[in-house]
Amino acid sequence: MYKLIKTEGHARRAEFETAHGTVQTPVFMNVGTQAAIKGGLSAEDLKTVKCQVELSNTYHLHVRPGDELIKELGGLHKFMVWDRPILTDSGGFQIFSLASLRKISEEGVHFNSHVDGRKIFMGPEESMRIQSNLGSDIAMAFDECIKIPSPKDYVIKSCDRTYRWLKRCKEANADYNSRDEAVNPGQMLWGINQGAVFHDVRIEHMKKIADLDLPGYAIGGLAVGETHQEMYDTIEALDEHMPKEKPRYLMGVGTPSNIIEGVARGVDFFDCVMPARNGRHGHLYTWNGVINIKNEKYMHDEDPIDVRCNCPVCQKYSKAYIRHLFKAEEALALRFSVAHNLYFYNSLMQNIRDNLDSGTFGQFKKEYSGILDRRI
RNA sequence: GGGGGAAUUCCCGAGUGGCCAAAGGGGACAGACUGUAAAUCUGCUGGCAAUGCCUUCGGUGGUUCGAAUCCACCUUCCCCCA
Repeated sequence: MYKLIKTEGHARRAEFETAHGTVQTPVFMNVGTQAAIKGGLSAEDLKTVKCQVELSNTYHLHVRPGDELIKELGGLHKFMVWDRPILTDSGGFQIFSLASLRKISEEGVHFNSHVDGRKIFMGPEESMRIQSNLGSDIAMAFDECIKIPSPKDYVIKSCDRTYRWLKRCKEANADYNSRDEAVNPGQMLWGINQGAVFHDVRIEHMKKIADLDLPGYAIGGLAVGETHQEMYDTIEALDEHMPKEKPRYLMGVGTPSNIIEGVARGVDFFDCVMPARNGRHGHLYTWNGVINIKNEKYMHDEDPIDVRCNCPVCQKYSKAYIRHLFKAEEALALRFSVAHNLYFYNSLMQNIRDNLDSGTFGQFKKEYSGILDRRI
């Protein structure tokens, strides 16, 4: 399933097979939480911006429109008209992001819906059932994303519980997807490592989940309050304890530099809301750094967002025009900006893969890590 | 021709003697955002050698220790009656 093509230092160039096609890694997954890319992009648009894997969310699709409905309509691929790989996040991140609306117990989590306040219970079995109904190619384990900083005794307690949840996830995932009516019998389950920035907790947790022999492993709970260096150190500490022959996914990360640094430390999969959210907010990525297209200085600028960019937007439209679209609050501003940013991220990954193929990733990292995040 | 009302800092608009460089919107300017409760949120918006000083509430001149606020006249706009 995971086929290593080449390495350079700790960095890995590989490909990974799913029920909906092979993924070239390292890869950035484009986030469409509610089966749509915020800013107005369709799955068809995702192909235009060179997306390989789309990511949707278990909690959000369960709340609206409901996973039973999506199953009835043929599963998430058919529903959103996307025939390539889909990864669904489990709802574990919502334990973190919707902290004020939930209560955790051994059994699972009671949420008050952020939409209408109704009570929603989600534990490992519910998350697996929902993800099976959605029919994604990769289902993520139901974990607790722990906030940083958190007391070490709590982190240990939480990781133990997340481990017990993972065993329940594995059983439920196998059960639901072996049934005749399974939407995607080829669905796999990936485990998630937690432990905040406590290396000993991380390592112990990683060893235990590795023993469950799942087809992929994620590092979760990072980029939630710690420094970049702490994040990098944590990934390095886990390196020798993660299965070498399986994909590694750094969840929710990150900035272009975070990604380059992550690849250098052996990560294969990334995802982040930044290109879409920042795009909606007018912050656009270029090979020189990040610009705020709303700034006055672009009023007369007839150049594209980035002269080096091959995205459809940069082929035709000027910064002056896109700035106007933002100032006039036209929906087109968001569409163009998100499309550009996702194309930028996806071509950043293409560049990374090309440089790994040609053995020049170290050089590439030296040239671009850092500068791509700076504000210009 | 007669009567009534209104003019506020980029715009709208509150403010009827000191707590007013002046509420609240809007706009402008800028910042934040990392498994999306986010087309959201935050800051800022007279000038300066700045715990103070100067200029500013249509114009001019008064009253007062003190005026965006009171008085007189002027200018412009709106409404009603002929």
